[in-house]
Amino acid sequence: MRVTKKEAAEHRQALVGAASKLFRKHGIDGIGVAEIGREAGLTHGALYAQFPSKEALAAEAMTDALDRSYEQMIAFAGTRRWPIAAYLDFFITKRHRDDLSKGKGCAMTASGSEIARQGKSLSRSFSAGFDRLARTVEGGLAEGPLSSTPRQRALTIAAGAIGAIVVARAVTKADPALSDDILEAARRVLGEIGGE
Amino acid sequence: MRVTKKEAAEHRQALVGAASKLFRKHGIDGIGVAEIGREAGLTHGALYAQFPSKEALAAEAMTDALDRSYEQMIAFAGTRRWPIAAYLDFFITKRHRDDLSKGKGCAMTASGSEIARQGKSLSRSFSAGFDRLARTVEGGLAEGPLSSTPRQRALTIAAGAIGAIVVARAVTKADPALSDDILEAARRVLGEIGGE
DNA sequence: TGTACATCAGTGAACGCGCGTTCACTGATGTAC
DNA sequence: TGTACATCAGTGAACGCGCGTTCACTGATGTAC
Repeated sequence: MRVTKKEAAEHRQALVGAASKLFRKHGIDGIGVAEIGREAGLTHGALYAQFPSKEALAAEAMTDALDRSYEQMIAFAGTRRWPIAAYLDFFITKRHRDDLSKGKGCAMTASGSEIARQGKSLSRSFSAGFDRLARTVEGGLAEGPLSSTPRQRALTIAAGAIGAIVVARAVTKADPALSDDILEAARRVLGEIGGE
Repeated sequence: MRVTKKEAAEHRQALVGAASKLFRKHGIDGIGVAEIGREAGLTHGALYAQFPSKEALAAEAMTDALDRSYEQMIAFAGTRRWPIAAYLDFFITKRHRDDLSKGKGCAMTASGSEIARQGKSLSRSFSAGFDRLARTVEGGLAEGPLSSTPRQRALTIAAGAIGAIVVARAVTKADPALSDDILEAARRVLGEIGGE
């Protein structure tokens, strides 16, 4: 049964939204196309009318998720005086660490080590999101105590913040106190790198 | 056909070694028990004579892989004057980034974002390895330009180094120059944090 | 040292299940006249 | 505006396949005497 173009576009967005949530929650290899279709209120067959493959959907879902997260971060930073402090206060939190089970939060932290084993399209989505984050951080840097270049400091802050969330999530079941310490440490030290 | 205790112990080590390699190469969810048994020269049934579940094998494989990597790092650092520089020179390299496809390198970088979705036993293996790494880094710190505590700096260096490898691997297919820049930046900036 | 037998590591078939993708079909939409 | 029909988003069954785990069985090992 054919649907209107408007409905088809809405269905596409529903699929992207469902994928975006479920990939973050369960990992890309950890969730199937049937479940994604169901979450979007469709069948898995509909997915293949909109996307050539699961990987293509995953790439679009990652781009979409990173766009939304970025807008949220920028909106949050708009209310604050020091951009680097704002970015870190937005990103490095217990809330962000614990959001994984809800399928929310930064898609780079949710799927980081999986992307290396996926195709080029996912690497492209990830790279675009990371590059944008690093440039934004660089634009907000203040003078600091380090002699490395602003770009080097920005790349390290971005990669370090992602690493802190990934590691904090990995240790939290076995050692919650260590997990909290990692977040607190990264928030503080990456802030110092940023000239806070 | 029953085998000698010595053979059984060798088979167990073969399973751990095969799992350690294949989990790093394909991810924990990305490889099956049949393939692990085959790589070890056994059948998948033998695996269940030695381990109660795939997760139990994964936890032991992660502990084993982290023990070996740690020993390698300490041996490498023994040949060098400044411990922090040695740790970073050992860890943050293009070689380490590219070792993933061979099933070598640090298991924390290979499976980072997967561990959050696995059981407590894997979190325990990861936590033990990370805690040991952070303590070793802390023991090698020199005075630096930052006012954060040694433990905070050590936790950030350890999490930042893992994040740098994870992110460098994720972007390398789409943007190899960015991937190289990330490694170079993290090597430099984390060294500065360590008082290099 | 020799014999009898319980132990148990390892085999390989089978379990039920979910995977990503394909495909014949449906039927309302969108278009050409 | 009304009619005829081509288009195509979506359905749901089917494809072959691999998943983790179980289990009856094998047969050499290790042990008790």
